[in-house]
Amino acid sequence: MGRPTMNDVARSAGVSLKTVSRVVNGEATVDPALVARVRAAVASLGYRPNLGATMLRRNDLRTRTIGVLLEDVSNPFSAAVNRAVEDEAHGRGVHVLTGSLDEDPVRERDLAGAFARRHADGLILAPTAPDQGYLGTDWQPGAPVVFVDRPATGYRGDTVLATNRSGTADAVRHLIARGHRRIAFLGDAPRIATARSRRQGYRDAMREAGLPTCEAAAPDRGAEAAALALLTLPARPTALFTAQNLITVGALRALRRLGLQHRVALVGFDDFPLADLLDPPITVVAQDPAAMGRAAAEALFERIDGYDEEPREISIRTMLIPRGSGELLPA
Amino acid sequence: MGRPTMNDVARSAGVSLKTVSRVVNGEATVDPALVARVRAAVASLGYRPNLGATMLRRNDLRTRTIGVLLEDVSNPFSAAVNRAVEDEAHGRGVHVLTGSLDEDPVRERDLAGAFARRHADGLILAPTAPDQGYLGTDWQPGAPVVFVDRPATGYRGDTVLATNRSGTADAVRHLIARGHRRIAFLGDAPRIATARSRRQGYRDAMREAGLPTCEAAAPDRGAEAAALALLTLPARPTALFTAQNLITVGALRALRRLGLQHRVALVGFDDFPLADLLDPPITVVAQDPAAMGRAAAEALFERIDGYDEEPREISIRTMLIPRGSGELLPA
DNA sequence: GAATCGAGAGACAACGTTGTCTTGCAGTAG
DNA sequence: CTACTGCAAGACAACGTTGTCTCTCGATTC
Repeated sequence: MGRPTMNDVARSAGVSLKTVSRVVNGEATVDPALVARVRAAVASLGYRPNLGATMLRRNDLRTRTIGVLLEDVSNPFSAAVNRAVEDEAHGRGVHVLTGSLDEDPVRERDLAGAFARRHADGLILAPTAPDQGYLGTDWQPGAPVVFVDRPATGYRGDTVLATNRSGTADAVRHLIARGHRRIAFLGDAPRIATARSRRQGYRDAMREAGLPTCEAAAPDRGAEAAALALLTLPARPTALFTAQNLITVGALRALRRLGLQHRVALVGFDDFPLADLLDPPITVVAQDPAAMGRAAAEALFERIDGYDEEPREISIRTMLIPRGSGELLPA
Repeated sequence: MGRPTMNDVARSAGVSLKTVSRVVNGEATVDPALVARVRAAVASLGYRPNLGATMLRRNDLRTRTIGVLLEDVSNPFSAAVNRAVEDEAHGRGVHVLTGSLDEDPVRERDLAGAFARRHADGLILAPTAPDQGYLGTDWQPGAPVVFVDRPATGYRGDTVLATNRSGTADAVRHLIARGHRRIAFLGDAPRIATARSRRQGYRDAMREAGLPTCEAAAPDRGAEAAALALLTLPARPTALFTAQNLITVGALRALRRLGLQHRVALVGFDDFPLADLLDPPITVVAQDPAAMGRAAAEALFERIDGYDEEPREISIRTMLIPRGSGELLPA
């Protein structure tokens, strides 16, 4: 036998099915004596309503579940976004299905489809695929999608982005103001939208100052090697801008390896724990992942609650935190 | 109008409801021409099966969803466990509902109940409440629960634990072998089971060597202050064992503040990124959160697949990683 | 050429719940 | 004493799907 049903409860309490339904739903028009009998039967049988059947009957009902698809929930940035979303959801009695995409477009599409089949009321997505057009068929029309960290193409929804371009440009200007002329940029593959924006910011600042650019892309887990290559160029850069936290750490290791950590300036995009305890302490362009998660969740819940205007673009300010490594002067 | 149903598809394709069902479920006994017509209608209407109705009819069906309740999904330890579980689940086509508990027993119970109502096929829980007896009523009998990181009381289930006690004892012996006599222990509140085990390990090693103990509990976010207090005692300890990663970082800051980072030895429980790039590099007892998550997920899926023996206790080995801070000699 | 067979397709009931309609019954007014 | 009101509680249908049974029709067998 499976779980007890309303019918079992009704039989056990000696009332009709419908009366049990009324009691369970807290309707006022039931004799208190019957309410007590039903309550007792519910407790003794361990009855719990079958959510599927309820949903089926009241087909307007929300599942009070949202999906969250991020790059990698074990990465501090994604983890902080995830946590902020969860807190917003929890406050509204909504639960969260999570998934990590690992830059895999297939996984993105699969998971979005799976969440749709589960009738998630909404989706927060950090796009990885080059195009989100698949949402038109795989996602449920009517349920909102909010994009976070990266813009989407091919599907319309609110978007929450950090000020990648201007934040990077400011940081590079900061280096230029300290006299650096050879400033190298080490970023993620240009396939990734944030990597492109940050590179644009770097170019903006360099062009503005009439300086030549020097860019490299760090392959997955190959940041240290890529940084080593840059730092052993004949005309070694005097400053390095690293466009993502794992890359910053890779560059850090490369600088240590070459004993250059006090001679080559370094600014990284995205803060990380203990950056202030390193030697030298690391200057970063800090994002506010918690604010991004919060903003995304708020936008999503507004949409779920019926807000229906044009898609919005929400900018979350980055902040330059000078700690030392970005204030080193050129030799 | 809501979403299209099988009936809509049937009408649109000019076949019976049941034929659509057969096509959707991939049954072989349908005329290829009809299959094509139905497929086309499904595509053009954007039909997706209603999972609730399916579940209702085939009441043996699993939801292919599990719940994961951890301390805080933005903490690196929990995040790594979460990720490992997600990977195991993804490999089996199972989705994951997550929740952070923040040491809040009420939240633990609420979320477990909510996941039960959603018919999660199983639950992975890092217990926070002093007692898990509530699972007897709030969780669904038949669906397995696996405990991770901390043992449960009042409910039976497989448990995945790190070697907290012996790992700590080994680390303290490591300090004793280097001549330390005054070794202080700074841990979480003893309410937390892992804090107790680690403290036990510390006591084991100290008693064994005939040394007096010196213990303190660090309040939430107050690790730095607690460490400062320990380090300004009249008879200052020559070595510090910190029983959790946030506490280790607090102690680190306190040592820096006092300029003692090269004079007082430090070993922390739980590794953290960049520990090797600090000055001195930090010696830690590393846990393997990914292995813990994997083991918990494997145990859970075995149970879901019908394994039904006595609850198991799975130990995941910790490993002492000497990096420098734990090898400093007493003055 | 009639009887048999089998495969494809539809009719119908059922899953557990809730909305709507109906019934039963006590209380009240005429 | 009858007719009406009002309210609690039950009967019944329906939500969208799938399991089971039945029907049709062409092919095979004797």
